[in-house]
Amino acid sequence: MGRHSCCLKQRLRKGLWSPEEDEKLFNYITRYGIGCWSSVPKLAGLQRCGKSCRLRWINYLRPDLKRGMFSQQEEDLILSLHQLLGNRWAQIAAQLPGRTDNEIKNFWNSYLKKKLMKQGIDPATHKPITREVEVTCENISSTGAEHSSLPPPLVINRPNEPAFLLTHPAIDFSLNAGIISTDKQTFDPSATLDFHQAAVTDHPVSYGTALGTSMRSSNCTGHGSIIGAESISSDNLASRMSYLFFNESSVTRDYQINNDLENTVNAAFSWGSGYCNKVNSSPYQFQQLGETKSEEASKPSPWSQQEQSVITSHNALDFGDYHLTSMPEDYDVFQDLYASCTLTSSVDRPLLLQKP
DNA sequence: AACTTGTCCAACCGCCTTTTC
DNA sequence: TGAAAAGGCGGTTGGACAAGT
Repeated sequence: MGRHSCCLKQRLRKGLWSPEEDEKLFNYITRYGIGCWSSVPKLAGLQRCGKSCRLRWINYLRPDLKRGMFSQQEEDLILSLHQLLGNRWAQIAAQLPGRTDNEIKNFWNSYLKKKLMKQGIDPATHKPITREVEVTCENISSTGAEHSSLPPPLVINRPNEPAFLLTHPAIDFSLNAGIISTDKQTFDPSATLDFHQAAVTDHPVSYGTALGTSMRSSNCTGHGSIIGAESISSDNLASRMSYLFFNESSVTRDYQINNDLENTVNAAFSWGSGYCNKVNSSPYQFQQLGETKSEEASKPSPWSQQEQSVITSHNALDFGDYHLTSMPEDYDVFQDLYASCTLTSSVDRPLLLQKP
């Protein structure tokens, strides 16, 4: 379809958003919620196309956005997820609450990619660049160690699925990232995700549990309060404006954002289906009008069930227990990724938002 | 102080998918 | 059922700023 049709109609503003535009859009969305983006500019009094408004909201004005530097845990997680998913920034962002795909993409391009290259790792494949490492499922166990300084890889095969290669041991996901597809051409990461999602429900110690544990164990003053204690790194004028604006608004405006689950009835924010759909793919629970948006939300929180034991046991992941050539049906890739990235302080408790 | 170069990141572009009529 | 509109995504760009000369 190409360019959004609304952009063609009139001469619309482009470029950086002014504080006034930000305020108009923010006021509109907080008052009326997200509906049809194409009608937002007109109704909000903006000379922008709907697409631009959507982007501005998602990438900048959304109240649950985290601001400031990426933590080490987030960095590790991005590396691991990128290894698994490639440049699927939206999917990666779905696993990092408060971060946008654009933000992660920029972070990757400006920092992580270079960091990997400095370490002699091909950012595209997450394999060492120094020597040719075309590892196949057949010869991987015999040749993998010869081609890199890494310890010999561990192969985990599932019937009818491509093999996963785990760099081992003690598997330091924070450096090596955890899982490498050995066959990029046939490996479909989404299949892994589907598999993972099933595991969230079925596996007693799912990725959702592990992550949720870390979220619960963090304090509750995070991005839910919009500002929290996080620093604003951007010098962008609009950034500063928004920062101040949100600060002020949290006190004086006619909406309220609550971090406490118990108080969500009073929250005046509404969230469009698009956003909720996106969030639904992650274990975080958002509700609208008391409506449960995910199955997990209707169940007793898995977070509370395994809490510290999960973190403790999985941080010291011992892959000696894993079979070398087969994986259990409910093996949860994300569980291990998350467990090995100590998330305990980096992820804030999710917002629970309701339409007014 | 002036200029050049490099870096970062917000925003745009264009394609694909999904939804609506 | 198909076309148009809208939403979503990843790649790319350009401007602001910092660092170097």
